[in-house]
Amino acid sequence: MSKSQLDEVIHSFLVEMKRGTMTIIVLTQLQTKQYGYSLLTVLEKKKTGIEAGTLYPLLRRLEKQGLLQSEWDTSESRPRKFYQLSDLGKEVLERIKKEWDLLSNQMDHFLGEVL
Amino acid sequence: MSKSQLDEVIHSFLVEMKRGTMTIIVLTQLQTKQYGYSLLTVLEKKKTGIEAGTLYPLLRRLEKQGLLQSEWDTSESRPRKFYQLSDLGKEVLERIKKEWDLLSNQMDHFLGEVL
DNA sequence: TTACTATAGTGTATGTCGTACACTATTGTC
DNA sequence: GACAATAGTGTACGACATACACTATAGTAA
Repeated sequence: MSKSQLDEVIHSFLVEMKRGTMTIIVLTQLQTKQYGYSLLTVLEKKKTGIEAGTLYPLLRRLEKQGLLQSEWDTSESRPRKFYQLSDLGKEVLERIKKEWDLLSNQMDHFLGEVL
Repeated sequence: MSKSQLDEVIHSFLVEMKRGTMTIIVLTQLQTKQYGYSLLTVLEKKKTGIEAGTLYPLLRRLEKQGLLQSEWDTSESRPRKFYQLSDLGKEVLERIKKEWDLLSNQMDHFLGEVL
């Protein structure tokens, strides 16, 4: 089979894996207050592969779900929207950490069977 | 905030996390030949939470993608559809194992920052 | 013999979220 | 003045797990 078919399947797999993990990553980074563009550069440096077109809608979605709260800072020359975990967001992050550990152990169990 | 709101968010998160991980699990289990209903009971015992309505379409989708191959066994009283990894499937599983390790390490890094 | 469960599978609409753009605005730098 | 960097909004699309409906029949118990 072709190399590109393999790469295509792997790429699709990675896209699907990001569903869920993107939320985890963003929640961990917003335990302390941070604005969108700053978070974007941090996540780019950490090689998450996230783009602006993905991050900003995700921030808004998480805020809509009540996990984040935001406030505008217009004191600088450029207005910036700062985000931070809400109380619900903090609880969700605690639970997600536990769920991730369970899932990760399960995946390690299954992948331990790979010949 | 309500307990059920927290549970709802966690549930949604787990659903998203299954995208991707379900494929991994099924591929690991079909390194050796197995039929659908048997695989279903194995995965139920291993607490993956997968249902028949999810597994059978996934098996067909993976076969369509060329990762699995199947053959009918009609020698028993009941016809059974056996599945097994294709050559592409084996390569994909090797690559996915590596990608999972990278992703898992990255998640552990981020979750290590949880206060 | 009948009724029910277990065994085995097919088909499909829906909701969710990352992707991939288009778009806007303006500050800062050369 | 032109361009890049800084900062953000809006939205259509594709992929996949979910959640059913549906089919068929062998095996078991009464």
